[in-house]
Amino acid sequence: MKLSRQFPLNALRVFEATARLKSFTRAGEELGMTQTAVSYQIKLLEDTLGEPLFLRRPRQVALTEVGERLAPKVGEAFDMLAEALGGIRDQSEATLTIHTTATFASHWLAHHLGTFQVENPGIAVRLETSQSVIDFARTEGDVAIRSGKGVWPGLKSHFLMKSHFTPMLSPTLAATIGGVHEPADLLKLPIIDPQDEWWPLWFSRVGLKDADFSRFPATQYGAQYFHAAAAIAGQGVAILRPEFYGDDVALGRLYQPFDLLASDGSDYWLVYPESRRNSRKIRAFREFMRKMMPDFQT
Amino acid sequence: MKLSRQFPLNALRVFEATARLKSFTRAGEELGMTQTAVSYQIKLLEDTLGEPLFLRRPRQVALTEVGERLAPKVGEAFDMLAEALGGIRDQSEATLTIHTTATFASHWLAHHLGTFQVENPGIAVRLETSQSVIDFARTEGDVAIRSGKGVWPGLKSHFLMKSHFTPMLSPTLAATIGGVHEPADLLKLPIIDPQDEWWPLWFSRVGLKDADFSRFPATQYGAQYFHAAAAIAGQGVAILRPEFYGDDVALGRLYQPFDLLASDGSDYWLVYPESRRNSRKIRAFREFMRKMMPDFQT
DNA sequence: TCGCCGACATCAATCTGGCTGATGCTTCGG
DNA sequence: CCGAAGCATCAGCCAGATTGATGTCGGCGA
Repeated sequence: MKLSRQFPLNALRVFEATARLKSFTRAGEELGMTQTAVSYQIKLLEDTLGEPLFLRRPRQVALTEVGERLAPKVGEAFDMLAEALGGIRDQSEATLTIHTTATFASHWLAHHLGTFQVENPGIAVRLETSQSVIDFARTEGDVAIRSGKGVWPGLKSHFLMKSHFTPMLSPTLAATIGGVHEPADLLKLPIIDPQDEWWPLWFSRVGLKDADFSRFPATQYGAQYFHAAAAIAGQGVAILRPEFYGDDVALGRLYQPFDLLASDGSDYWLVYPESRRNSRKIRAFREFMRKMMPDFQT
Repeated sequence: MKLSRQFPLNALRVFEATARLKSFTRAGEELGMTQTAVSYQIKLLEDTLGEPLFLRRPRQVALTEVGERLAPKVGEAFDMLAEALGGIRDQSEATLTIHTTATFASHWLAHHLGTFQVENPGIAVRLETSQSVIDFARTEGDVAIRSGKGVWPGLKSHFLMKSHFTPMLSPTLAATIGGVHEPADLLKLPIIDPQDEWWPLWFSRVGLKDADFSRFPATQYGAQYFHAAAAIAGQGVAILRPEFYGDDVALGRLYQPFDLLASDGSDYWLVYPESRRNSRKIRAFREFMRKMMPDFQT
């Protein structure tokens, strides 16, 4: 006997309950179905096995010898399944895997994740950083924090905060040209990652629509995280999200010459698969972010 | 997680195969269903658990951590179920329980059952004798041999042999009245169980329709088996099935004065629940009886 | 002894979960 | 750049599962 597709597995569950309760009627109650349905399933199972499992006695049913032998093993197997499935829930709730950018991880999560952990001692957090947006269908992960437009098919997204940017450089570098007084002054200095599309966006906001970046040597740092490091090191001017570098500005390691911020329309979002919105750990993280982000949107 | 009625058990079986084969398509082949159906069942299970179980990678799927933990336990549980269900077949085929009358058991089965056992060494036989016709729905038993008209609802019946009867007595008793020469002579002797309805049936066959049995003391032996014993002991005349007492006649313990046999229309039948006609042990016994009984009818 | 009650079987009708076939999407290999 | 492999999606269909009503049987109490 192998459990081929046509074997009535559901009938086994009904049998288990019935054997335990010694009653079709009560088994039906426990399973939330009618006595008729129980009778049908038991008969189906008996026909499949070719052996009667119950003796229909007045007032109650009794197991046949065959049924008597079968019942404990079936019960044990179902216990095992129930335990395995229950364990899934426990264990899977125990670890929250967050995918995000290195920048967001180091500048925001690093400072606030401790609060989440204190509030949710049962949940371990695993951070995964990557450049590209992950596909939940092919990479393990529970939630992601990404910049974008907030629309991803199949994913639920919550607005976290605007994504602004503005040029930053080290105070030392600014001093080499007698200080930065107007936007055009920046063009006297090396531009870090001049191919970054944020540059024309920002310069057009300050009225310099046709600034030419082609004369700068191309650089490709990849993550913004490295732009910042280069700027702090005095390598040139980087265009950065000021929200993330307040500390460096306060410490005098970076200097933000202009208050004006530009945006490319990509904001920060918390995203996760629509289908998993009710997972406990995801709910916990969502509520945490709601508290931490003043502009959080459902 | 308890295995409530709405939990998709079938999806677990699909999951087990898929986890083993690492492929929706091949799992579908093994289970005899389409890849579409596998996809549906896996998604159903994932939605129920609220956890992805597979990572959809190009060329093949891979288990998530959750799936990786779940798979072996589910596999083990299904192995246990398969073993239990397989064992049922083995064990239930190993014992054949026959319900019959004491008379048939002692006079026919006792002499022939050995042949069946030799031909079917794997099948143990258990005999149960009782006066009334058993109800397979409330008493354990595989087959029954009973006299009757051959029509029982829900039961398959095979004709075995006619049920005749004729008076018998001990030779010694016959000698006390100078021998039994004509049917009326019997009425000079004590009649065993005069209330047995076979008596008027037999006497009317020999032309004595109005024989009066009321003057005999009533006796109630129950089984025919005891009538015979009483007759052999010389207690009186019994009306018996000659098929069963050939040995006693040959040994001179019983004497059958007349060849004429009567019948009440009740014949011997082999019966068993229609639904179990394909059970191996029942098939084996049916074929055995077919060989042994010249008039066996399907 | 009669009649009611509890429990399972049966029946007819309904409904829905699961399956299929077609199609689309993505990736890999040539 | 195209074809093959593999999974997802969609719409439609059907058999099996479920239900409510009813039938049957045996036990129990008055």
